[in-house]
Formats: sequence, C-alpha cells, structure tokens
Amino acid sequence: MRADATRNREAILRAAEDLLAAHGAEHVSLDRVAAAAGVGKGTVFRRFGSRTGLFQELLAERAEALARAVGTAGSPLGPGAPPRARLLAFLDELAGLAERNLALFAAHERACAEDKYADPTYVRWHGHVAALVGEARPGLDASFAAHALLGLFDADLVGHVIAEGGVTRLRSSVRGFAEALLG
Amino acid sequence: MRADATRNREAILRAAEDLLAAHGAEHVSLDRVAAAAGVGKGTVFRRFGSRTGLFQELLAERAEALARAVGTAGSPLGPGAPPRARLLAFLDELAGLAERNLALFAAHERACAEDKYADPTYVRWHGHVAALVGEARPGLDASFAAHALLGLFDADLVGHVIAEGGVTRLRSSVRGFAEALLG
DNA sequence: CAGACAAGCGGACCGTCGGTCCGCATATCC
DNA sequence: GGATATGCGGACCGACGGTCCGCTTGTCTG
Repeated sequence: MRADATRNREAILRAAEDLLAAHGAEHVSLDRVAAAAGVGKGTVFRRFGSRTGLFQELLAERAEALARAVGTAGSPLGPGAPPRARLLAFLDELAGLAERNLALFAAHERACAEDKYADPTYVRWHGHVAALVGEARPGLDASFAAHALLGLFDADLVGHVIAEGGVTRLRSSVRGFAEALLG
Repeated sequence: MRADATRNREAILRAAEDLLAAHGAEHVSLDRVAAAAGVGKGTVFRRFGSRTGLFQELLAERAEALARAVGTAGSPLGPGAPPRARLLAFLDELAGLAERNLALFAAHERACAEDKYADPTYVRWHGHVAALVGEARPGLDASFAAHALLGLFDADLVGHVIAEGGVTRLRSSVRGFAEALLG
C-alpha cells in the first residue's frame, strides 16, 4: 500500500469517528465522511469496499484491546479463569465498550443489518460466548443463548438503559440477567 | 373514510403481504407496493404516513389474534394462569408468529429501526412480558429482561435458527432459554 | 536524477429509495 | 343533479450507497 493510501485510510477512520461522536449514527453518510476526511468518495470505497466494511473495520479497531485481553491468561477474561466468571467479565467489558462507542454500535448495526452474522467481530464474540455458555450451563442451546446475550448490546437497548441509569445500570442489568440465566 | 379509500387501504395491505411473501423483506419498496396494489404512491403515504406506519399496521393486524388470546381468561395465555406458564406460553406463541411472518418481522424491524420502542405492538408485548417477568422472577430488571426476551425474535436470529432446525428448534431453544432465565 | 509504470485519487454520475405536492377525479350528501 | 370535500396519482425532490474513468502522484529502476 502506498504511503498516501495509508494516510488516507487513517484519515477516513478518524473522520468517521468524529462524525459519529458529533452527530448521531444516523447522519453519517459516506459523502460526509469523505468530505470530512478531505478525500474523494471513491477513496472511501476503494479502501473499505462499502459502508458495511467501514464500520466493521472501525468496530474491529475498537474491539481489539478486548480481543487481546480475552486471549491472554491472567485476567478474569483470559483462558484459565472459570467459565462462568469469564463470561460475566466478558459481558461486563462489552457493556463498557458499548457505552463508550454507542454511536458506533448503532451505525455498525445498521450497516450490517443484512447478514449481521457475517461480521468478523460479531462472529468472534459469538464463538467465545457460545463456548463459555456451553461450559457454564450445559443443556442450553449455547449458540442461541450466545446470540441472545449479544443481543443485550443492541444499540437501541443500550441507549435506552443508559439514558435511565447510566453505565452502572447497564452493567448491573446485564450481570443480573446473565447470572439468572446461568443459574 | 370514503368507500374507495377503505378498498385501497385493504389492497395496499394485501399487496404488501404478497410482496413480502414473494420476494424477501429487502425488496419491498413502497413504489412496488403501490404498483402491486394498483394505486398511486401518494395513496400509500396518505393511508399509512410512512413505510414505518405501513409495517406497523401490518404487524398489528397479524398480532391481533394473539392480543385477544392474551386478554381472555381460560387459556394458558390469559389472565389467571400462573405467570411463569403464562410467559412461556406467550413466548411460544411469539415463536410461531415470528416463523409464520418472518419476512414481515424483518421488514418491520428495518422500518422501525429508529425508535423501535415507539411501535405500539412492541410496547404492548414489552409491557406484558415485563409484568410477567416481574412476577415470575422478582429481583431481575424486568424491563430489561423483557427487551432481551423480545430480542429473541429478531428476524435474523429467527431465520438463522429456523434454517437449521425449523420451528421446532426455535420453540425449544426459546423455551429452554426462558426456563433457564426464570430458574 | 529522469523516466516509466503502477497505484491511487476524486468527483461526476447513476439508480433507488422514502417522502412531498398539487391539479384532477369522484364518492357522498342534500 | 349539483356542490363540496375527500381522495387520488404520479411527477418531482433530495439523499444515499455505489460505480467509473481520466488524471495525478508515489515509487521503483537504471
């Protein structure tokens, strides 16, 4: 990749972030992103393929730290921890991530509406959660339960809960729900 | 309302149904609906206000029988039945409804993406489920849990589960999930 | 440093969509 | 049968995601 291409790529990602933060997820069109990045529209599409691709990449970037934490032993998130605690810790992290990136979650959701199960980040999360559910609560349809648990971070729901009680409420509601489910 | 207006209204609803059944939820634009109904586009908007309104109305129509069943005593769905059984029965009905109207659920979801909590049918379902959860499992955030349980009928998830194991799998996964949650 | 070539760029352009508007038609009522 | 409001249709609009192609510019070679 040419140096200017790398620079533009970064500029586009940062512009998308800024627009998401400034206006809602609804008002971030690719024309706007391109303009804000000081770049032609074609460049956005060449780099990211589509609106979907852009937001997938952005989410992947924001989810990277979590993915690393999940992979490294030592924390309650990492391998070695008991499945139930590991799952609860993961969901708690996800709650934080969703709160900090609410607009991005919303935009990502909209963009991936067709075939959300094709999103790499979602797939990774789902695999992780399903595996832990399978260990922590055998007998359940683990894949189904994992989709349901990830559904807790639907942007509308998160926004609604946060509007009423902030992240604290979200975290405790999620935890309460998961604990009830896991028995 | 004038007689022709009533007729057109019905024609539009039926045309929307047919198109949903024939092509996926994705390919049902209001132009198409209008054309299929043998009606001008303006008429669709005068009757239903917006795409959202049309699909809300269609869903309300399909959900009417369920609403009636919930309101009348005698069945496991109706008042008087023990909350836990009542909730499980309601979710089971919802699974059937979702399966029979998958395309409609998908279209409705898309159309109500902004502010899904404003949809009258969703609000009614949520109130019902939250009340039952509150009775059957005190201590949970009932409103949150109700949103989560209704999230089980996300069109993508339903479609995914049904593709693998039909309605049977959906029903049993939903039931298993709800039973685990309620303890 | 020069020249050649690929890689990248930008923005005009396209089809589609949800939604609006207004001049015309027609059901309804007296 | 005439008056009136209710309803109708479809041309029109702005915004959007996505494409395309002629021009530019970074990079690599000698």
